[in-house]
Amino acid sequence: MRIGEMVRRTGVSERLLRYYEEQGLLTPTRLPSGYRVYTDADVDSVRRIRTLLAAGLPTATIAQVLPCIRDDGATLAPVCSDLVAQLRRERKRITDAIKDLQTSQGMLDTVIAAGPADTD
DNA sequence: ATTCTCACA
DNA sequence: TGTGAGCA
Repeated sequence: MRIGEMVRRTGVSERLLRYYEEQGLLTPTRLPSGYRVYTDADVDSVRRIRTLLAAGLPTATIAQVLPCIRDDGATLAPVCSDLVAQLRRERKRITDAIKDLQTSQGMLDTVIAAGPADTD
């Protein structure tokens, strides 16, 4: 499929799709016309890219991890052995981020509890 | 009608 | 990351 269908199927803009390619996250082939050609697997990749990006992983890391995730779920392929250590660091980063967010949440709770009307 | 590259109030 | 220009 070309970029137009990718936009419809992933909800991601053309701009971002091309940006992901620049970052090495997607490697669509080209038609003689220069048009990008994406595969069904690319649609799944975009979903993973978005999730990993939302988790705060740098595009460089995502580019390394993507080809190591198999269709069924989150199985690591052999070529990923050297990435385990890096993945552990990212995991810790997320753990620390959650801790900081909870601290912020606590501060907000204090302010909210001190005010008049309140919700959630 | 679509996609491409490049550039920037 | 959006937007628009100028092509193919």
